[in-house]
Amino acid sequence: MSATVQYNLALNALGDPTRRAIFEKLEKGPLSVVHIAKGMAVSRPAVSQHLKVLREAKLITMKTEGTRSIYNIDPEGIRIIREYLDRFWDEALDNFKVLAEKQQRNKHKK
Amino acid sequence: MSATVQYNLALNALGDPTRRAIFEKLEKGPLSVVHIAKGMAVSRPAVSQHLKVLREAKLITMKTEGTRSIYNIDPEGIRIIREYLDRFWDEALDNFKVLAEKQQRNKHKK
DNA sequence: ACTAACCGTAAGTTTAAACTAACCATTAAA
DNA sequence: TTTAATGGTTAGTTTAAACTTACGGTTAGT
Repeated sequence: MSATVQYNLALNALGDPTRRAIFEKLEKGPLSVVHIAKGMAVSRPAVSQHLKVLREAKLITMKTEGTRSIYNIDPEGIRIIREYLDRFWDEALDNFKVLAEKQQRNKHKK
Repeated sequence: MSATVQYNLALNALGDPTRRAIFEKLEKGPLSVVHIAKGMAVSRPAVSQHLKVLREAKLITMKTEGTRSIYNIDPEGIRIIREYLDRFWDEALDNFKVLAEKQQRNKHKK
């Protein structure tokens, strides 16, 4: 699996609102599948499918306890997205500065 | 527009591979629409539609120069996603530590 | 051994959104 | 004042993926 695939998986995974809802449910700590599915708009199998996508993107981890599957936030996926965004951060800040300077010059003209 | 909508727009925008390709084309600096569309797999109108989504998500800015529309990376959208990810960062690192400690204990048992 | 709880997967359907084609508006150049 | 270049939007189609239903496999308890 090449390095560029990593952030594609992660950003694709968090691009879906249902998957974000699942991800956010794990914000306070680990949960089983039934726990995650409880109160959600979609069925439990749908949740399972989303969990798989999130897991492949390294945004969550899974461990089994008896018959339960316990899911948890994985820092790796978060790190991957952060790293991707950092690629654009310098350029974006630079753009912002140039724009700010232009606006300054326009103020002086008035 | 409520605050929670912000990161939904941004993550949804970067969730699409074609939009990421556009976003990445702007990494090196501002470009016009024809420039962005050149060499891409989809038509120019498709690019225009994607640019609109990226703009509404504050991931890019737009200015006009004559008949050209010049697009550029916007730091605000990046900041919004970073802020969202930070919500999970502490929890995720905590999980990671607990797991690492467990693995340490298992090593000692051997 | 039987039953119940938990969860993953496969098959098939539904739906949201990505896409193209066509059109129109604006600006610059000839 | 044509002509060309640029790009936004609309309508309609296509397609990818989200979803449900049904099923089977595993583990814990009785």
